[in-house]
Amino acid sequence: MSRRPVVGIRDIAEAAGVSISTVSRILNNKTDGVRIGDATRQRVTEIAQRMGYQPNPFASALRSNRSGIIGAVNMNPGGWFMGRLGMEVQLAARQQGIELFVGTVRDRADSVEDQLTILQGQLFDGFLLLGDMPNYRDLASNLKNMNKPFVSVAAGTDIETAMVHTDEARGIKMMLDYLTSLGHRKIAFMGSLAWPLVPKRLQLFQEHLAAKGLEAPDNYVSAMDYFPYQPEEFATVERLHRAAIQHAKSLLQQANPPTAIVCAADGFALGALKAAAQLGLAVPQDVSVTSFDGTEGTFTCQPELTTLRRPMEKVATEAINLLIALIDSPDDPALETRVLVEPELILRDSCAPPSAST
Amino acid sequence: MSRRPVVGIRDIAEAAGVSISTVSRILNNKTDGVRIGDATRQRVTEIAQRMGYQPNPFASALRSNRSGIIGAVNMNPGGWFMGRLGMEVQLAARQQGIELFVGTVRDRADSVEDQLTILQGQLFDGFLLLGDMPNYRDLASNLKNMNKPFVSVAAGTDIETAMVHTDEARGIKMMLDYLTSLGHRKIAFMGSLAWPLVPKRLQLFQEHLAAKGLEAPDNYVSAMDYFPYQPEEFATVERLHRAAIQHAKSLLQQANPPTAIVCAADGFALGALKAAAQLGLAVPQDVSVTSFDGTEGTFTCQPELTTLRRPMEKVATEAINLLIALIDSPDDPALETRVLVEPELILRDSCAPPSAST
DNA sequence: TCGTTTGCCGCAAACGTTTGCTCGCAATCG
DNA sequence: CGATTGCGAGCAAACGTTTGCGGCAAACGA
Repeated sequence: MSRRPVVGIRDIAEAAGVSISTVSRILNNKTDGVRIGDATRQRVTEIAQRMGYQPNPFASALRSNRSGIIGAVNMNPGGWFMGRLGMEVQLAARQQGIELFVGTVRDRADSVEDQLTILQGQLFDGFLLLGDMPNYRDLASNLKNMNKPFVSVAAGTDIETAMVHTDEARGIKMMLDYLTSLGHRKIAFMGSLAWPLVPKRLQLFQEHLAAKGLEAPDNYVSAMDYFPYQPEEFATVERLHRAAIQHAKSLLQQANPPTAIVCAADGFALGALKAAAQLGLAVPQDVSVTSFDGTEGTFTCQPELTTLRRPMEKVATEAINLLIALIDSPDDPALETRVLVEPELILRDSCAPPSAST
Repeated sequence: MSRRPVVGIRDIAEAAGVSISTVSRILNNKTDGVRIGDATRQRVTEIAQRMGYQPNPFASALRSNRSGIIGAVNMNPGGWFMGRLGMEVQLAARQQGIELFVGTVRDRADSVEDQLTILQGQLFDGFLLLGDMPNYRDLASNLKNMNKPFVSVAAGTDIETAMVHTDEARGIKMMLDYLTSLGHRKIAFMGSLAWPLVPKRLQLFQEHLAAKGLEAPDNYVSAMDYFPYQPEEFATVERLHRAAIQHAKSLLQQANPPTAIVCAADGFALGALKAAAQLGLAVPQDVSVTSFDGTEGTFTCQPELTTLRRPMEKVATEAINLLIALIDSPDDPALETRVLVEPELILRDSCAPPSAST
């Protein structure tokens, strides 16, 4: 590798015949009370440009205590939803002129690895925590010990930090309104309770069902305990898929099976689809299926899934905006630090009225 | 946010009754010729631990010109394969005691955004470039102007930088061996040529077919021009999926249709599957389908796909190891800077011997 | 003509580390 | 008994910026 000599601010100053302070002020246009002539300004910018000057980020960060970049920790970047969300926050950050870098954290808050992540966090002006984990609260409190602001994204609402999340209560109401309007009254729920968001979704499901005078008996609630974030098996969707197929089958093979299955995430719904096919049941004629999240997996399948989509773009921009506000004025009491975005119900081909025979 | 006072190396030195140089040497155990007594060493480490000392990364990076973290640029973090690869490199890095952060780059090498990314790159000791893009060469040459080593990952072999990639020639041979051993002789190829890796795959496909005395006539090669990395529509798998369905249909609706379709990526294969279903053709009885990459989408579908998997874990660790070696000794002529990993052919349910009627 | 303002800019002190060199002391050697 | 060696540690100069403060002309007001 041929290293070309790196040009510093000193070189620019020399070439322009001014002091380095002047160069710094012009390039950052920090003219607080100090006045710089237009001619000088022009000359310096032009020279800096021509010589390809790039400020040393370490030096400027050291001095100003601002790195200008923010970090994100993604609990499951290989997952469909979280992977996409990670990308969206990046694009959103860039639209604000900020660069964002994403790291990963695993399910062991006390491990050396996590300590490392947290330590390196010092590099950033602020943090995004993407997704939820069982030990989320430990992690969050660790982060509080750093002097950096952070916001929790898509990690549920029962968390005391700054956060942005989807309004799931509202979403579930939309979904159940839709299913009941089709005529469904025997509606099952399927998902892994070990998956952080699922218990909350189940609870909301049951509450809204009750509000309609319906209920889901125990045999309509299929709660796996599969959890994809095991340290030794990180986000292996395959095992989840196999498990989902089994659970959907036992749901459908009952004496009095449900006419609709609400799946707690897209991955479960794909399992339900396959289970139905293996049992010779047609979706949506024999059973309707819906899912949460609305990732790409929901339209590459057959039939395409009706789903409650979490708008990742919206979540992402809200999160970035909140974090930036927090960085700029950490103690502003007027700042709304808890934001909810609306989900959208996408109607596709996996739902129909229940067949007359059931 | 309550900011707790941050403890510096100076505080440790004071508390231990030694100089800051001694503290620094002990904590980094850089004892190059300088000797430190065991008692002092113990005392200092213990105090640093107890006071929760965390070195200021900017200061140490500024001084030592090493940040201890490496960066990665992912061309398409929302995609199935690339998303997973991004996660794997992170885990691999962590296993080496290095923290890695991932950024995203878009398809416009001259844009302000990219300049930013590159600029911020100064923060890192080295770089991973994940994936391919049409203007890859521009980007890579930009990076060469920085004084940081980098390695290209999964970006093809026709690139002159350090790189790790899959041995696709070998993989395609395995796949065609398999299909012909089932009895297929009318084998089609489907994929978007705008997708960077695809032209190479098509070429290898044709070469290996020719080596078997077979050939794929033009009407067996369905080359879309869909490219998912448009600036305004980043990695929208949906449009690709719709296009793939159409192309697969026209492939299958010919007078003399192929008995097997080799799809240039998992996403195309999912389209082919749906096209077959819509035409009333059974997979694999009426037509066999294979794909490249072996991401999670290949087993959540029906039937599950036979695929040529790129082992992301292997690619990731190889890439990290190479990059670390490059950082440690940039000019070591003995270093093998081009590594190929073996793909694996995963046999599932989407292939069968051609039916007698065809 | 003499203050006083205004326009422009430079001096030099940080920021928190790392590291080449120097330095003192006790034990060992010749 | 002086000289060397081994051991343990501190001094102070970087690293490349940012920024508070002060200074020197020229223009301006009285």
